[in-house]
Amino acid sequence: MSQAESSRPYHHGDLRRALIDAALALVTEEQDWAFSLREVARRAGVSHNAPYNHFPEKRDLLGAVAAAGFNALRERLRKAVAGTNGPRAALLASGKAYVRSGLENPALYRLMFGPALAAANGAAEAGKRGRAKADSGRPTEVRAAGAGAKAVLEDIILRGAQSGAFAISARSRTELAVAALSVWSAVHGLTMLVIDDITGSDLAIETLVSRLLRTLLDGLAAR
Amino acid sequence: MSQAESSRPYHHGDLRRALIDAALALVTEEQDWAFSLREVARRAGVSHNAPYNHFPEKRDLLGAVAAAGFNALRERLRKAVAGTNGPRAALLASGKAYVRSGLENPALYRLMFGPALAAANGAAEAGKRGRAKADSGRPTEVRAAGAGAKAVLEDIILRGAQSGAFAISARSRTELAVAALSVWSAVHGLTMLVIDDITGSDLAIETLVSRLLRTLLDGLAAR
DNA sequence: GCCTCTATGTGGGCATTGTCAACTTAACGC
DNA sequence: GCGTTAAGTTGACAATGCCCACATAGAGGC
Repeated sequence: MSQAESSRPYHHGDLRRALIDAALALVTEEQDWAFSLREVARRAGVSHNAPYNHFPEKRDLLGAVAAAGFNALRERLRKAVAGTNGPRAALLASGKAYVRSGLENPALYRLMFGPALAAANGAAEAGKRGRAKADSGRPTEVRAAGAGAKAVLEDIILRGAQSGAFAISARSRTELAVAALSVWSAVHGLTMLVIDDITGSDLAIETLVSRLLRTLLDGLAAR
Repeated sequence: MSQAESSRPYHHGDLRRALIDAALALVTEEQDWAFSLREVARRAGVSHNAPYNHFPEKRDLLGAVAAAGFNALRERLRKAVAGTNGPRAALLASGKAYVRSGLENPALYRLMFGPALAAANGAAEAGKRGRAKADSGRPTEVRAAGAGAKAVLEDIILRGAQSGAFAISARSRTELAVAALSVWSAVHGLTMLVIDDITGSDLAIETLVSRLLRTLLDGLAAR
């Protein structure tokens, strides 16, 4: 918006951001990230090669979009948790917000977790040097953003363990990690299946998350 | 192998199968399905356009590969279940087999669930006529194969409900469906997270599945 | 005020891709 | 035999990702 004179300046001002926005818009519209980098450049009103000044490869642009997606998710989870009291309610609220978030923009959600970001490192090249098991080729930017979102969930688990709502030792890192991972897996998996539309269920998604999480919570308490 | 004379016949014999095999091999080797259709044709020893006699689009070839993947998964689940007694043990065994299966060929697993198959229907075109919610554009072949694999799990749930091992009414379709979906979501989600290597846990995958499923089972029993 | 440096954007080019069209080959029914 | 037709072939086209050499402009030393 700013400085958008008809005499567009040679230098864009904040092309990097503009490219990320354009790419996000494309992902959202087309529900796919198969669009061309050139198309993104067109949208941003620059030449087909300008993006290469900011992103070495198309994958890096997608990575930036994914990271933005994780940050947005984190904020939504935070807001959902804010209005609740008690870890159990917090978990249910965040679970619903999580799934809803994924359903609102399936392609973005898939991109965040997808392999499109890891392709170069994780695939053919990995053959030569034995697949790196530690980082699996996902850009650190994305990993960090993902961890940020995950942290919201881990915090709930921790509080639940401390308050005794969940039958987990708050001092066992492993127990906490396994519990958080379990919950995340369940919600993540449900989101994916619903996105793929292969649940075979016509119940409202909110109902499904609730039931799933409640079962899981009961299991945690039953320990 | 059969009939592979030096005088290669004009007609391949079973090109369709050969193409699927080649594509599957490529997915496995490169851990990605970004390879070109032409590359597949080269592997099968035919011209770059021969595949179009069997698959209208690249997506259709990938669909066939995905369907094959689901069928293989179903067989593995069946075998895993066969050696167990009791629904609880069956569920744990199949869960482990499921995750192991996914980890053995992450790219194939992702392809099976991925959006690569739905792209044309589910994306831009959906804008015109209001997204079809019923089939979401996944080829019926893939959907059917997926349902076959899912059926193994549903069968376990049903038996568990009937035997009273799970506190579910065996006569409530909804209850059964929700339970099956819950278990599937959990295992599917865990598989995905492990594939993406973003679990943040260094526990053995078998341990993680066991813990996750046990928690879920306890939750089902606690009803 | 000038001059150079460097980040940023432009245009052209190349190998490769997915898909279309027109032609060729061989197998099978009659 | 002979035509119909499925299955494979070559050739073409626009588009893509990424490379190169060049153009532009703002910043900083002097």
